[in-house]
Amino acid sequence: MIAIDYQSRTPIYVQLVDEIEKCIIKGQLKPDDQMPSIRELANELGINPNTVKKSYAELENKKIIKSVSTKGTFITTKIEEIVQNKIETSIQVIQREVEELKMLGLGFEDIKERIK
Amino acid sequence: MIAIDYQSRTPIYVQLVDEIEKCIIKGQLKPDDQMPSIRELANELGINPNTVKKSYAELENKKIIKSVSTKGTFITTKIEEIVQNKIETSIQVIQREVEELKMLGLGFEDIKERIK
Amino acid sequence: MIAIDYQSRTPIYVQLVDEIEKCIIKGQLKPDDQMPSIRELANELGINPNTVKKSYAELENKKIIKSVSTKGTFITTKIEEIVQNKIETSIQVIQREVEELKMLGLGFEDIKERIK
Amino acid sequence: MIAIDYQSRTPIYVQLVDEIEKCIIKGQLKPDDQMPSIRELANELGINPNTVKKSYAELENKKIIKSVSTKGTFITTKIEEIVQNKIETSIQVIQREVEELKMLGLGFEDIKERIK
DNA sequence: GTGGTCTAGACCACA
DNA sequence: GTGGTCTAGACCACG
Repeated sequence: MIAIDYQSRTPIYVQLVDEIEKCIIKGQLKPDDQMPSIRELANELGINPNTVKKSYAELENKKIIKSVSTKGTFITTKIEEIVQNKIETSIQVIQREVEELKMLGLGFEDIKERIK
Repeated sequence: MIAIDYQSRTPIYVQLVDEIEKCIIKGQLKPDDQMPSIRELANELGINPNTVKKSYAELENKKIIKSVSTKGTFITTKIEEIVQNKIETSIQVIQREVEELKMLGLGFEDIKERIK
Repeated sequence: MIAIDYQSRTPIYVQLVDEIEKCIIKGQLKPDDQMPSIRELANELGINPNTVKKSYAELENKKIIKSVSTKGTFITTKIEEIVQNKIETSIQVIQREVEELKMLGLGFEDIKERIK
Repeated sequence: MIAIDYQSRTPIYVQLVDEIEKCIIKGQLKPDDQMPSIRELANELGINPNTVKKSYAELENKKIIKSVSTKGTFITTKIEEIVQNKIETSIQVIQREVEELKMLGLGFEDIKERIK
């Protein structure tokens, strides 16, 4: 369910944040679900608990999860925002690439075809 | 002609490589043209010659330029090859993003509209 | 295990690359083995970490090792490939020299004898 | 008759020395022949006169040529020594490579075959 | 002047 | 602790 690329230049903790967000988007993690504990997830992925902790902190910052002491960590109900953010950043990325491709002489139709 | 973002997380030498490739794509640098000397470019950009050297080494690895000791550094690659590479990587990026957007329920038409 | 000639005209970092390749050929370093850390090796050899880094970068370019940030550097290549390369370049060198010797009037038997 | 590789790591003036020695060995330049003037040779090869001068100095050091002021530069009668040197260095190179190949498990016969 | 190498030392993010 | 980046400055051979 969660794939980490240890060779990648993007930090593991960022990848983990992204992957967890994806799980929520996909519906594999639903609002009020309990997240796996830091140690548990760290063991499962074979990474350092500190790294998982950092990811959880990041997610809590973004109000995506909420840690309740002695109880655990839970998903909050923010799916729509995540989706919105995701869409916007994706659109931006595509926009930028499309513009660069246009500078290289490719028309919108060319791009469209090569993608399909 | 060459813009470096000194605050960016992507290393200066990588940005420089990208910028030089762009110059070649734009036709501002043509095959057999002499590149600015390491020191010259370093001065111009306000960065260390070693950093420029690293970029040049990277470009030489990619067979885009050729450094000749005591002579200078010269463009070797034909524009077409770089453009091809650039297009392919861009298409890949777009492809990936489009797929993710589709997973979020957006159709191709929605994406198309938001880009235009 | 690793011998550097600090007086030699061939750069230290090139010598280091060669020596490491030799270690792999000899089987002293096997696939998936962890290389000594940059600082460690630099200390051991009494050279600057940057120089070791340059050698590691070169080896990574040749797909012989793989650096993983915060983890370390690891051997990736199979011995056989390196050996093949080594043999081919050696044969080429010998070939060239033999031909030059033949131009000087030496027969293959003469050469053979002087080598033994 | 004289081939210079501008991409090579070995300095041009060394290459030039080697090439001239080869010419003598081949008999294209004979004892007491007059060498081309520095300027002439520099023009012909498209290299800097200083470089040719350095090569000539090197050759004069090795007693292979002799410059006579206002007269020109002449080949001296040392062919045998040049040949001897050449043979010895070539043999040494081959010797070293053969030993390395043996370390890789190749027998003398294997090497012999691959060369023929 | 050019590119090439090397050192010393600093700072960073990551784990 | 690891690798990664960058600077400042030095020296070299070459042309």
